[in-house]
Amino acid sequence: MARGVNKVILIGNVGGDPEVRYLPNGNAVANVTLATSDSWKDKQTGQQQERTEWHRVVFFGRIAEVVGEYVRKGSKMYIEGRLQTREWEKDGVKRYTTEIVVDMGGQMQLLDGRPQGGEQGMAPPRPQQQRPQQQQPSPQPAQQQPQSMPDYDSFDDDIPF
Amino acid sequence: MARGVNKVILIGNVGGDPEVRYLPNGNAVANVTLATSDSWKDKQTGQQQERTEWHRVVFFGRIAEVVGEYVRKGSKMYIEGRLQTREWEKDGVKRYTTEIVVDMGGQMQLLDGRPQGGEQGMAPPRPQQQRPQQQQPSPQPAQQQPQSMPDYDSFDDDIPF
Amino acid sequence: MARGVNKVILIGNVGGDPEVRYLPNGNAVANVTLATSDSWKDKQTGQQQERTEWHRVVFFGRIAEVVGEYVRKGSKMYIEGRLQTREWEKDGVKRYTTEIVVDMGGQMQLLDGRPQGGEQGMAPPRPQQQRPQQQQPSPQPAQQQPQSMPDYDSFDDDIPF
Amino acid sequence: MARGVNKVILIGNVGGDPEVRYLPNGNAVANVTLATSDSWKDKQTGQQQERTEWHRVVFFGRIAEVVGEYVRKGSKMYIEGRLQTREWEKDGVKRYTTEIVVDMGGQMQLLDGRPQGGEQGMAPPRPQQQRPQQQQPSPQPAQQQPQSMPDYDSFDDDIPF
DNA sequence: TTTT
DNA sequence: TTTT
Repeated sequence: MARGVNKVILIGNVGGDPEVRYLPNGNAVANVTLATSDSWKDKQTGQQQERTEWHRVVFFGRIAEVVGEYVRKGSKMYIEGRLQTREWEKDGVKRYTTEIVVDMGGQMQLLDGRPQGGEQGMAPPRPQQQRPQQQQPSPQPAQQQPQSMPDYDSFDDDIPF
Repeated sequence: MARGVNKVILIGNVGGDPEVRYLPNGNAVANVTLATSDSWKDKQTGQQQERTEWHRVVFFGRIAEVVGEYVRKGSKMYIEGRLQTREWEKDGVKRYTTEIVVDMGGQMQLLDGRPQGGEQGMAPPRPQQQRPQQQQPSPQPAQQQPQSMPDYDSFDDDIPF
Repeated sequence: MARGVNKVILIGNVGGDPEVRYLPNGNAVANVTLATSDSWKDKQTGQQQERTEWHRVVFFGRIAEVVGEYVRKGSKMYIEGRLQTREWEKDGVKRYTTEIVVDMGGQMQLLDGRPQGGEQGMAPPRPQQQRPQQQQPSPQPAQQQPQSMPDYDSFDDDIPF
Repeated sequence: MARGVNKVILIGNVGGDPEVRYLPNGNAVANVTLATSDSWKDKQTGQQQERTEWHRVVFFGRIAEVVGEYVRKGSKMYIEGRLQTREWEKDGVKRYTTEIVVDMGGQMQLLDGRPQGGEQGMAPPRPQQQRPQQQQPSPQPAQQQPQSMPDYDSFDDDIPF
């Protein structure tokens, strides 16, 4: 249940190959930056303007694995998620990073009809990344785990915002 | 025109009375923080969990004036806008703040059936804030101005994220 | 998984008390009509115009039960669902009705701060409607059932559209 | 202004080349059917299921002209619009058709990276359809006209729903 | 009637 | 850092 609505819908292009990691509980996490572009004609100068906005998107669970397999730098994608701001510290200074979280409650769609290197249709999946060993002996299946975690390091600290 | 989609939809409660300012071109800007809450049952402990997310919302133009007049601390509102991250500096360190921009292309709805102090229906408007004098002699009507500006100080620098 | 996106977001007022029924498998179904209103100034005549749009919304599963308990005529609600058109026949003539389906993949939020008859906050739940007997002996729990069914009679045949 | 929210977001494939017409006031209208598909695994039988939903989308104004020029049968597109049900009569019987209206307040994005017959990028525009003569002498530019009309014949009467 |  |  929710008291409130927190929904983000984006269509854009991926800035780099996704980084996929596995949490100690076996859940996959994938990070991606997504660019959305707006262009408009300035009313004063009449000049065409463009602004690109970069978004940090974090995928969890099964959807993160799909991202790791099929999404590449340049991919066009639709995502539906929710806004989440997390706090982190650097040199004793608090910083805040806002991300779009896409987990079981969200959605992801690849919109590339014909990917860069492919013939027709979707790109062949990339070789599955190795899951960490310590996850294997875990008695609980990964799917039963919580699909998202409020606090974790989704990006290196030296990445802006 | 846009190449891409950048859409945010929120329903939540306002954290404080809005701050309304006027840009040199006469355009109004209103800032508000909006709280959305999620609650869920933790699968491991079975405990009810709650997380509140705070969002920074910036309104421009006519919609900012409506916000200044009718929105108050505690108001429940629907907004539709777009994500925008701006860069600012403090003590020589770059910081980034992500906001939801609501301008002519977005939407705002007050969802309070009966506001705190009111009888029935919408609250009476607050006294109109004084527009700056320098805007009057401007030859171009404010409505003709661009409805949003990428870079400006929408919040004081010492406010987190 | 989905190839495509089919999403409807509405905020409006409920036209009548919801009708709740139970499918043979024990799943609840609730029907509601929801009114959304637009008003605009006609560019030719300068006159203020208003148009109310009525939507047929069908809820399934747990969310249908919540609707049956808390939603009443006049309630303001937010819903997120998907469009679905079903075919039915009358006097040998095929007709089509488009509805917004809200099930596990959708969302519903009551936006009434203070309902008509209540004191403060949400209305007290209405007495739970009796579930059909034949559902009891069913060996599969209702929650395991599919949350929505493509074809069923969600409204009487003589209701328009 | 609006009291309520009425929003539809679709991503799907176009069922046929768009039909573009011009209203007496010079405004363009384009009709398109859009297919969205869902697939899921049936919980009882374990079988993969698929359901395609067909949507009637009506574009008005400048966006209708873009549709007429660039959209073709099979095109993948994103649209944002609003639900509207109109009444029509056949053999003295009232019928209702629900459409998604996309006008100035909505959005359209072509998602075909590389269209069927093309080399790279967007398809070359189709030859502009002839505007009716009676629109030429009109002193008001088409863009000044109302962007949508509640009642009109957007499809032939013998098309279902 | 589309698409994978 | 993407894309057109």
